[in-house]
Amino acid sequence: MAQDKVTIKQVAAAAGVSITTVSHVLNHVPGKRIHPHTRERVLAEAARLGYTPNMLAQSLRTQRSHTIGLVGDEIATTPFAGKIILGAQDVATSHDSVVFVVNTGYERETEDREIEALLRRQVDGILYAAMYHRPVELPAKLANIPTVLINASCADRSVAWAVPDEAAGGEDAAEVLLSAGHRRLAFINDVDEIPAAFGREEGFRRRAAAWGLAQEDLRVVTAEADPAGGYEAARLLLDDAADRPSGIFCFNDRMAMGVYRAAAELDLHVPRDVSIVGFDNQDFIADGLHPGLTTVELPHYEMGVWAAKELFHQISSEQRPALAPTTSIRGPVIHRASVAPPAQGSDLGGRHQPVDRRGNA
Amino acid sequence: MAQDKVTIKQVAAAAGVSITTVSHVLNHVPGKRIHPHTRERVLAEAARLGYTPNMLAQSLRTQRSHTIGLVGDEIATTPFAGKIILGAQDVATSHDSVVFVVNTGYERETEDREIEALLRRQVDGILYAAMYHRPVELPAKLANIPTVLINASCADRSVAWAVPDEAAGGEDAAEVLLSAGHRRLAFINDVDEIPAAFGREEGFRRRAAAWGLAQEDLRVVTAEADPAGGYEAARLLLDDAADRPSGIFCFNDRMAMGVYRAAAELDLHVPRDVSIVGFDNQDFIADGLHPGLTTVELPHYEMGVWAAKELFHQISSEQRPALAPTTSIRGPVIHRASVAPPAQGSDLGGRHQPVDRRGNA
DNA sequence: TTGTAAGCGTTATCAT
DNA sequence: ATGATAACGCTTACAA
Repeated sequence: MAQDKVTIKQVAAAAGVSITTVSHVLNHVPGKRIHPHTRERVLAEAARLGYTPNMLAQSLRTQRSHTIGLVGDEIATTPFAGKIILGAQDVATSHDSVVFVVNTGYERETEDREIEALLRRQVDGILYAAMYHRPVELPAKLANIPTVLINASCADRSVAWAVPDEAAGGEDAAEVLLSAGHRRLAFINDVDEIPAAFGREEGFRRRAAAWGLAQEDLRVVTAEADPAGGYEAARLLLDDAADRPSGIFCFNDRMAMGVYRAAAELDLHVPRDVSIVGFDNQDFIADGLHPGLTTVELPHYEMGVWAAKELFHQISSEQRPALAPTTSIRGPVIHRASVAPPAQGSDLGGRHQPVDRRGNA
Repeated sequence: MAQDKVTIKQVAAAAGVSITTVSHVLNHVPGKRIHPHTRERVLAEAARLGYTPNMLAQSLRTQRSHTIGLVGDEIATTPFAGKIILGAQDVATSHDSVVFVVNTGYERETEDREIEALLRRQVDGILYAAMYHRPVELPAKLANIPTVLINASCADRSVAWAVPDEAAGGEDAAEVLLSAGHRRLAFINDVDEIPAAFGREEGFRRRAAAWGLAQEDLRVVTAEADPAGGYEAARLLLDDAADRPSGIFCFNDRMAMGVYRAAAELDLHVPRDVSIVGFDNQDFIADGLHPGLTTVELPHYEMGVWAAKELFHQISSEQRPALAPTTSIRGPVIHRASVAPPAQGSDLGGRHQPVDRRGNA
């Protein structure tokens, strides 16, 4: 604990007034009229002594700790945690609050222990973040404190949450490829049965259908969501020149990394011979690949912001609604250099005439 | 603030004893002998009511908040922040503490504001972390509270710090290459004049000299520390087949990414034609590249742990030494598949006979 | 073995 | 316009 030591009492003594008065001037108490002269003196003494209010005492008295907790399952190993934290922190700061962050490592026991630790410290509310989009159960201890979920949904309609708009991402990816002129598409999806996999595929298919693409011209393969998985899937897709998609959408940037490698091995140039769209806009990958990867960004920062705002709203309104708000946020597509119109003639195998629907989406 | 509401007073009432007694049994107060029977009753009532101690009150009374702050300059955009946070949190947990994390974005003003916020909340101590190894000045507000630096050094000898052992990393990288048989080496260094650049080069050169490598067989080039920089430097190094290094050490994994690309363009196979060693062991890059990158890991987690331990030590010893401990931590080398013995005959240009000094380091 | 009461640093009610 | 004083929920001498 800081050796602050200088308390309101000392300021009062130094200024020759009561602590009540000091409190009044320091807090700009509304109804109170205090003499400009004493006000000056108090302010001066407080500054001179380097007075810093003890928020523990304030919190104990006011029943507001100006503190929130952020519990995440995997803050260490995911590049996205930082953005969520930052989003939450930015709004916390604007509410004079600061955030405790705890990691649970997917251990229910650790989670309970850490949440307990936060509750003991009287946090005003809790942000519960998943590092990959998934449905979760609200931990029991969170039933009686304002809570909002980040990157997670919940069957309990009384809890608010923010998730990425996976379907919109899938649509946007399709649009990028389709509007560039591609008519033979492939989607390399994650084998795991998670919302991101369902949503992205659904959106991708929907937009493709809207462009009139036939079923046979949209191949979907699944693989492990890493570079090796992307590589294998891409070999499957690209090996046969006759039946080759000209545009590939990857479940994530890491898989795209593997697709780049497969393309290179087959002497296929990106984007001249294959266009590629990724997902995540993962730092150091999307922008580190060559050529730069066009990808759909995940709105981690924005989810953090939305969730924290909603949390502070709940905190100040002192009551949790029976039906809490929910949002799915669309991430922007980050255009780089992995998409180009299909090579001359490479679309001949397509069953449909290219139709320019640019701007028509 | 949680609607705890159940206080020690209620437990006392329910158990038909005084709050003192409740406090005694709940805290296992040493000298106190309390009747097993009342102890049972208190424990039972506390459990039944779901009593949770209010740590704000405890802290106010005991002058220990069981809370520390972690201030970092860039937690959002670096993949390393998470590991530092995790290391710090792991030891914090073992000391019944939890950590506030704040981001400063390299803004001195934000930094001051956030540190102030932490001090107001009576944190027991502060961890000050830089996201890339560098010397820093201790913020003035930190002068009177236990503080330890992570990934940063400081001219003030009264503050403790932990940094990576850059020179050891450079040595280890050299050792990997040399012991694999390489005798024509290159180091692609960061142009920026930072401790990491100096230290890694120094260590690399030192170990090379120890192996008897001549000056001319160790080329050092500098570039921007990103994939593009690595690519350019590698082209410089690899274009001329006659004067080609067989082993390249890169300042970081991102540069190595560019080196892979350059090699591929020149039809050089890794590791058959060039061996590559990176630095950082950056998630998704070192292990995502193909073949997997052999690299020197940065000890972020360990620095977080060391620093937090030292911090808690200072906190409990209630005094800051005039000369604080300092450590530089050696990161392990992570062996993957980017290093192999040089190709038959590729060492002919070398001025020295290969000497097997394996295990001799 | 158990209870009384003071005090941690504030805010807020009520007097003056 | 300013000041006593009682909480806030807890720990800890000190008493009983």
